[in-house]
Amino acid sequence: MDIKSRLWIEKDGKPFIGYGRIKLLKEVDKTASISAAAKALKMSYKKAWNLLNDIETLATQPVLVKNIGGKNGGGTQVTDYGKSLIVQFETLNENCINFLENEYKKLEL
Amino acid sequence: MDIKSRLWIEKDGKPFIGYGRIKLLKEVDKTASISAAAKALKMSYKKAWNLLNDIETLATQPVLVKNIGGKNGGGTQVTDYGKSLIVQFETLNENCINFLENEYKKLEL
DNA sequence: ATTCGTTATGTTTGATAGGATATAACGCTT
DNA sequence: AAGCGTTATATCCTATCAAACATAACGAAT
Repeated sequence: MDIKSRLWIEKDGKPFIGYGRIKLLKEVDKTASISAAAKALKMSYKKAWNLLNDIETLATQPVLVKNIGGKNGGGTQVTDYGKSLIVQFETLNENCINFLENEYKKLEL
Repeated sequence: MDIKSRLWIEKDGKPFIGYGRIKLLKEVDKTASISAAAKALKMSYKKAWNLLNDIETLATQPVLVKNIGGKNGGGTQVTDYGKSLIVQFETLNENCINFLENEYKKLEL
């Protein structure tokens, strides 16, 4: 028996960032490529693109810098703002898990 | 922009109780009927029955007392243990929401 | 000019969860 | 004995979401 949680942040009732999207954003930051990130996470390029596009359209600041064509076909960089989203969400998530783990001990199930 | 969360408790990697199941359990307690609860929550009887069945098979103590036939065709009562699951989960959930609401204020998104 | 790997986007196919439907057993009420 | 509304369960159908496939634009390198 263990406790699980998922948290996310919405904007206008639509999901902005959550567990999956941050994981993807992290992988893009690591690989500097949407297609490589998608492959690493075993999701289709299209799905990855859609998720990232959703983030970008809801964000008030640029999250990604994309290049089409050129050396190695192009690539994608995560902006400082995008990186701050990653860090903030991850610490929030960890804090939540710790909180719940502690609360969970008090229960009798 | 607001923060959302979903939490649930697993047993053997399978979902035991969570937001939807507790909501259903509450409605069964209120109506003393699986079919009435399903109708109130606009879900099919089958889905409701399956969810409740999942809870029961994972629980170590009885959660429901069911009667087939008889006055009004039968009905279902939630045991004291079942009620304790409801109360414990709901307070846990509320505590989590409060915690997150507070943490959320600290973020810059 | 051609090739290459990327971003970008539309269309078609497929899987699967849920809804709808059907049927039976049960026991109180009439 | 018949009827009613419940629990219980199997089967079929469908709506939705994701995967798969296809195609184009782009720009550096060769």
